[in-house]
This record gives sequence, C-alpha cells and structure tokens, in this order.
Amino acid sequence: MPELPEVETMVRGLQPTLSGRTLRRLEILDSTLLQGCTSGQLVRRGRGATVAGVTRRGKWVVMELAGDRGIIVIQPRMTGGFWLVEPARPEHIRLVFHLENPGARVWYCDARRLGKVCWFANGLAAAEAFARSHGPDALEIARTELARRLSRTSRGIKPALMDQKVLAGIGNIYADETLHRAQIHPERPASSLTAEEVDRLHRSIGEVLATAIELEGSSFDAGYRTVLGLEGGFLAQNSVYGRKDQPCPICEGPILKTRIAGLVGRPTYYCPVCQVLG
DNA sequence: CGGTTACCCTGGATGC
DNA sequence: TGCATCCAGGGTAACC
Repeated sequence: MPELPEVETMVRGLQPTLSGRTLRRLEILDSTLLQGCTSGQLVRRGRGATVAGVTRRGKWVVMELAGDRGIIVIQPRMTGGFWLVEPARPEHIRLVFHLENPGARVWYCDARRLGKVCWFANGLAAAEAFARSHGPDALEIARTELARRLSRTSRGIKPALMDQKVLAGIGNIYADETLHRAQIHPERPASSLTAEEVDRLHRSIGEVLATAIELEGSSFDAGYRTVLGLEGGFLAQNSVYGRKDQPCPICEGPILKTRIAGLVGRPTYYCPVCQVLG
C-alpha cells in the first residue's frame, strides 16, 4: 500500500524506538514473507543484534544491524505496515521485534501478505539489489536525469512515473497528484514532454511528496496508518485522487475517474480541463 | 527489447 | 442476512 511518503513516515516513526536499540529476539509468525533467507537464519541474525539505523530507499524500509548481522529489508507493498502500539488486527501480525527493554515491541502487520522481508549480508549487497530493480529515489533525482529517463520511453507518463526502474517511490496516488499539479495528462507519451513540462513535473514531485510527508501520508478505508495507528492527513487536502466528480482546485470543473492503458485495474483521477492530451 | 497482462493474496464495501 | 462481485495505494514473471 504505501508509497514514498508513507514509507518515509514509517521510518521516521520507527527511528526513536529502534535506532541504537538492541533486539532481544525476532518473532516470525509468517515465514512465507521471507525471501532469500530462512526463518531460522533471520531469527539467529536478529537475536541480540543492535539496530544501527532505519532508513528508506524508494518504498523499501532498510534496517541495518550493527556488527556483521547484515541488513533487513522490508517491502510493505500494498498492505504492510509497522505498529508501535498493539495492532488493531492481531491476526495480521507477521513479524514482531522484541526489544531488550522489557516489554518493548515493534509489530509488522500485513493483511494481504503481499509484502516481502529480505536479508542482505551488508549495505553494499542491499544497495546493489536495489539498483538492479530501481532508478534514483524520487526525492533525490535531478531534473536532467528525470528528463533523460522519460525521453527514453514512449509509454504514458503515468505508467512511466510509477515504474520503479525509472524513479523509485511513486505509486498510484502520487502519480495522479504530481501530474495534476504539473498540469500534464496521464496518457501523454513520456518522451513527448517538453523541457518545460519535465521541469514542472520535477518540481511537482518534490512539492507533492514533501507535503505528503509533512501530513504523514495518505490513509483511506482500513489501509495505511502511522506507527501510532493514526491516519495520514494528505487525502484530506489533495487535489484529485479519490475525488471523482468533485471540483478541480484550479478550474472547479469535475474530476474524472478513468482507467488508462498500461495500468491494469488501477484507477486514474485527473482534470480533463487542466490536463489536456493536446 | 519495450511494452502489456496475469497473477500473487485477502479484506472491506457494495449490490442483489 | 447471506452470498456474489468488485475493488484496492505494489511488483514481477511471462508473454507478445
């Protein structure tokens, strides 16, 4: 479920509790989420390990263990998330980090079990694995690099923006929001964007993601919550996502909900007046 | 190779 | 109420 702002919010929420703290043990309640290591291996590596740091790479949560204990990478995908308070749905708990401090725990829950938990021997191995399947982080990519990458594909700009190999961190919600802010139609061939449009898009990505992080991400239905179980505030003040028939904040015309080529089964929201195919 | 689709899972909302 | 259907913010293997 979470995109870059939600994962960033998770990581910031986890840092005070996990960073520099020692794990008493890792409890794995669903080993089918593990990839590249067995349950026994992960438990052994986690026992007594100190967490050197918790960071984000694209939509990955990267937990570095001190010494030679390696790196735990958690990919929450659609429905994964962390809790510092007792989870509302205990049946969805997949992983529990028991801290040395008695009684202190961090829960990882995932209703649909689409998320992944991986282990890497060191930071370099994790970085290489990330680079094999991802482009630059959406908060770090330079405008010229974004332009170069978009110029190489004739796909629609929205599927290109959501392609983690082009840039890492943007999913369905923030693709719609950044394209609306930049006033670009989601089906424009990526390579057809003018330099000025790429410039607008690059700025919009930075602004939309920064705002969403400030507001602690996007929550709806029973989906994403912060580590304290609170709803993110972004969708209370966004422009298009989930706002079918509501007025566009620029022109006040109705927002359209549609499906576009290259994105099976996912909705696209945009303003047909402010975002023209041209 | 670039681009597209099927599929992985499950829970919640909606409709009959 | 019960049951069927649709929908969902991600990602990748397999296919054309």
